[in-house]
Amino acid sequence: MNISAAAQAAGLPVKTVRYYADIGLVDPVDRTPSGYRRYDQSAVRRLTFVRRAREFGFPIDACRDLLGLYQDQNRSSADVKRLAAQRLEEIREKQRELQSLHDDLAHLVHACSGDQRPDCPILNYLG
Amino acid sequence: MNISAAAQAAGLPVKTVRYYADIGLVDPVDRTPSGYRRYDQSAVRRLTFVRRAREFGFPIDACRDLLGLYQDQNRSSADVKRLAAQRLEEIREKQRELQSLHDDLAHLVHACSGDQRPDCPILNYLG
DNA sequence: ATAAGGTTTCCAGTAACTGGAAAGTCAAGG
DNA sequence: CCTTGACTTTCCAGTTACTGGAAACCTTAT
Repeated sequence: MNISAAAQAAGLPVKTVRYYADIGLVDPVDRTPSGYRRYDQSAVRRLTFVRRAREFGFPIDACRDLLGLYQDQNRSSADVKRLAAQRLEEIREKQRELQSLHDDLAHLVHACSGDQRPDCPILNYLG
Repeated sequence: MNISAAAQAAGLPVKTVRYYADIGLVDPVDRTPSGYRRYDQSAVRRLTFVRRAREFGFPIDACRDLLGLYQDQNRSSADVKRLAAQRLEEIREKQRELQSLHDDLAHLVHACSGDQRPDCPILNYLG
């Protein structure tokens, strides 16, 4: 599997996949004799995981930690649980915030969708 | 209300609030005679809105558009609805992705929380 | 009046890409 | 076999959205 197939499968730009290889975040499984990076399903799963984590604001180093959970054979259960639980709480907070953003926008759509009256309730609320 | 009170109320760093003023995204209502930026509740609401939108990956220009919905007196209902509905769909997609990320992590927590066996099912899944 | 802390502008640095150039590689058609 | 077009490589520069730090000014509380 060449880089563009892997990138497509993971939903990332080719450039980004190459960048992740450069910084050692998600390495290709190996190289072809001519130097092309080769990826497999496992690498694609890691790339997909990183994409999702990045989209929700986890920095690269946090992604590295999370991937490390999968790959470190010598990890302690306590460490794993603490790190993952902490990230889970962050995700729940993000879900709550995303819901607020959703509600704000839905309110806007509802309140402004009919006419051009200058006394739009949203304008009163926000402006 | 000085900049740090506004920043705190909106959940943003002072630096960022100043940056948003610099690029004309959220202006202070005015300045004190000595040049201090002054903010009010309305500005804080806009800052909060921007913070949430930014946290979920909307670029600055999209935030500008969204704020424009509130402030443009000459907007057309159709434009408002189209733009907001499009963003709403993006938010729903983000919610789905966030749920996937959450489930992945929860799975990890559940599967890896007890022991150090080398045949952790998550390692099989992702490694 | 002076010290502590908040604010200003300006400028440099960072994180995480992103675009583009120059050159090597591969697969298909002639 | 040769070429053409798409894909890949490395390298380096540029971008977005901050973020940190310096130097100087302002405010408030002792």
